[in-house]
Amino acid sequence: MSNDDLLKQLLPENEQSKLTDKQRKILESAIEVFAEKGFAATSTNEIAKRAGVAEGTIFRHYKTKKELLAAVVTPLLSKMVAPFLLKDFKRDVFEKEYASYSDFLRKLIENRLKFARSHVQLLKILVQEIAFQPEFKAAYIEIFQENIFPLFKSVVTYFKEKGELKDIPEETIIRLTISTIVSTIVTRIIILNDQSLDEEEYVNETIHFMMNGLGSKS
Amino acid sequence: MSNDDLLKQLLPENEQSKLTDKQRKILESAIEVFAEKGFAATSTNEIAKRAGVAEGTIFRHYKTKKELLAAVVTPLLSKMVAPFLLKDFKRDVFEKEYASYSDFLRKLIENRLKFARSHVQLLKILVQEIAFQPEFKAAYIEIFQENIFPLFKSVVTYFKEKGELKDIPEETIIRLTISTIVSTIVTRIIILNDQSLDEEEYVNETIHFMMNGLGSKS
Amino acid sequence: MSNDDLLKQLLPENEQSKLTDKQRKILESAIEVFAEKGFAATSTNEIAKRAGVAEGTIFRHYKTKKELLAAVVTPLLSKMVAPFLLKDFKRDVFEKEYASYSDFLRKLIENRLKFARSHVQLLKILVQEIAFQPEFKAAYIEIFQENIFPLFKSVVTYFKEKGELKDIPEETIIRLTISTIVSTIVTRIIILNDQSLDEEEYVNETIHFMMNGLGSKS
Amino acid sequence: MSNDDLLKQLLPENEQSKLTDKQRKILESAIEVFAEKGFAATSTNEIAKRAGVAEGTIFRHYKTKKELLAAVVTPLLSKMVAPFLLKDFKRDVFEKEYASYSDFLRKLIENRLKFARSHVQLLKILVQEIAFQPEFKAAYIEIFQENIFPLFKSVVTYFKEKGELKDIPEETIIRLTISTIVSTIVTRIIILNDQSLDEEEYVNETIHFMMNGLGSKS
DNA sequence: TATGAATGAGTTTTCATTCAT
DNA sequence: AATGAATGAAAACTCATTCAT
Repeated sequence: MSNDDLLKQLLPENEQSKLTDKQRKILESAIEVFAEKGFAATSTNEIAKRAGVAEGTIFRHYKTKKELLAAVVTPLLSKMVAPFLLKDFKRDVFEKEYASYSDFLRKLIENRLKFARSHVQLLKILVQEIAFQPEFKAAYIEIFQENIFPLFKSVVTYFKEKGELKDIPEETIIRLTISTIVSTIVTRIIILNDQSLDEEEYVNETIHFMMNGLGSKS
Repeated sequence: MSNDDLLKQLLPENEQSKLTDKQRKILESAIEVFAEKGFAATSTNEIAKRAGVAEGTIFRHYKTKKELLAAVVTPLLSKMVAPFLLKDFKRDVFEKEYASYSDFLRKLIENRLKFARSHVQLLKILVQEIAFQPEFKAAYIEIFQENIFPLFKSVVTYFKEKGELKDIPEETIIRLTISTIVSTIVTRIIILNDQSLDEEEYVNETIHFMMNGLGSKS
Repeated sequence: MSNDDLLKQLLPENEQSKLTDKQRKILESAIEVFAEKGFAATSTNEIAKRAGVAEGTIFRHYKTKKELLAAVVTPLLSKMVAPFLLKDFKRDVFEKEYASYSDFLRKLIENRLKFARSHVQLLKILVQEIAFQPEFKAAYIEIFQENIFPLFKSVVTYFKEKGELKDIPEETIIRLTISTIVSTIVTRIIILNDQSLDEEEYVNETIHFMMNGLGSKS
Repeated sequence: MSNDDLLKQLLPENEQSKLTDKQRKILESAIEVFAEKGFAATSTNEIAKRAGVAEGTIFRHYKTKKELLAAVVTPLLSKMVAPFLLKDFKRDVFEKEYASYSDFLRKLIENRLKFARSHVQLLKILVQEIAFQPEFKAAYIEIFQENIFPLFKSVVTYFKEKGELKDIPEETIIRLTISTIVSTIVTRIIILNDQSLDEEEYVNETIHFMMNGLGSKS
């Protein structure tokens, strides 16, 4: 998918390429251990060992342990918004790439599922730390409010006007859509260990549920 | 609701009453600080201070910090199942107290919302630690599989046979129901800070969504 | 042997009889644990538990942990001298009960072996603590110099005059006798676990060695 | 004596030389304080202070206090066997350097006395801890059984065949020889504080006793 | 007399961080 | 840039001792 290439463009190439081997190893190890034990329970000593690096080396690159955490988590935040910022995204929606809301949902779920899958560890860290580090929570909320919500809103308005969605407040639709997608992804990846039935069917079930609910009568 | 009185009966009175004042203070403070900073980032020293107790006193009652965590979290696990174990629960379901699945959902959401509200801190701690302490995860899964799932299944089967629910596999219905309820509660309590619109309407929206989805066409 | 009855007379009856059940249990447990782990590595808590007594109770009877140690070890010191103080002892030696030095050695070794056997734990504690608590060392030396050495000297002088012993300084004879006896007992009880060959033969070997050495020539 | 130079060769030069200044200071201080107060009664804080080092530094090098104890005591164990492993030792015995058993005894006692004198502290620690730490006891027994006993046996057999020793079981001869030597050394160094009469005479007395006993008649 | 909860000083141990090399 | 020895402050935990009951 071309999304991914575009996604890469969004990331500061320079930051990525500047990384020495050791630095990369440090980041990788940090991600691993933070995800395994949580930030507070992780010792810089263990990160160093796993990275095959002297403990001092970590502090050459990151002044404090917390700065290392930030270095690990921050890029994720931009990656999370990335697809919504793509010029293609809006065009796709409005220029009929997505013929319907359920079509839109399908693309969204698939994309986010893929994203979640390839960043489980980072997401685990992020979610854990959002609970305790107010800065992270703030950053996260800002990103949502400034980037994702408005776009979402225009999409919902669009399909509501097309008569595809019930006449419910947009905020409610967005809330239910997002919370369902999130819980769908969490359930699949964390609780079901990404196994259970075939992904396409799993996604279909969810979309059908979102559009038509569980009730049998019209 | 009488559920709550019965709920109390389930808890080991003796354990509760045996607690000395200091012990109770220790538990309370531990809950507070664990919820604020997370288990690993909390020092026993801080708990002691907040409880107005010598640090040694904590270790008289709980051999290790982790044991204190367990003492804080374990009772919650039993409280979580409690309502499902009540004899009343089943009777209510099958003896028409719940005339419909949406009726059942309403009771369930209200009850769990109330429960979550009065145990936010504990739930926060539990969720955090489930991510890192395998024992907790195991206990949680067991409780779900042995107590909650079977009951849920019989309810779903009952209403499916009554023709109120779509002809979808029971597991799928349960998954969607539970994940929607959980995300509804999490959204309301954690993200919306329990404010936003009036609770009854919030619940209605959710139930309507679960039964009929977001789509406009029949 | 009548020695034992006399021995009891030497001990302050009052002290023994005044002991309540709990006190006796405390002393017994203290002996056990001190012998197992050493004084410094033993916690009063463990003693209390093993004695089936509250920790406070120990301090009712012994102001400090060290006082408890003293209460455990001091009686042993008097028991150690006891046989040498018996009026019988001297009489036995000089009025032909002990016809020869080797006869005397036999009685002495047998008696001390028996004594050591029934007080292994206490002796272990005593020896350990003599190494670190100067008071104990002092007490031990005093007991030796004032009670045991003089008596020993008169015995050695007696048999030397009778021509049974080589013409070596008495101090040397005493040193060699005592150190051989001590090492004989230690070897048997601690190193050989009181097993190996039959005790009588073991003692005979030792006595023969003390009298005649290892050399083959006259 | 060339024994000592050879002895040094046996010790892992590398281990010794790898030690930083601080590490050496830590070991030295540990030895001092352990010997003074006993392992359990020694605090790492005191060791650190005496070594002029931060307490954390100790734990950089030795994961636990017990590991420090091992680091202090283990090298001693190999030093104890060292002389018996020297090629020279056997040759000396059998190629007439030791013309007689008493000659052999003299060399042995002198060597061990010297050894004990230069390692009193370490030996004190070792003996104390053998009483409480089963691992140490096991290591000690193994060293004795595998290295010292067999060599001793061949020496005794050799002199027994030459008719210099009584016809007593070898085990008995070894036991009496070793226990006499040990108690001789302990008496001299610990009890007599290495003073009393001139060492040569002291050793002579002991050897004469071992060969000929205390009895006057042939 | 006995209890056992409570204490606080002390102990072992951990850990982020610094710094000379 | 990288190392790794060293630090010292703080963490978890221990323990002899006290005291209200």
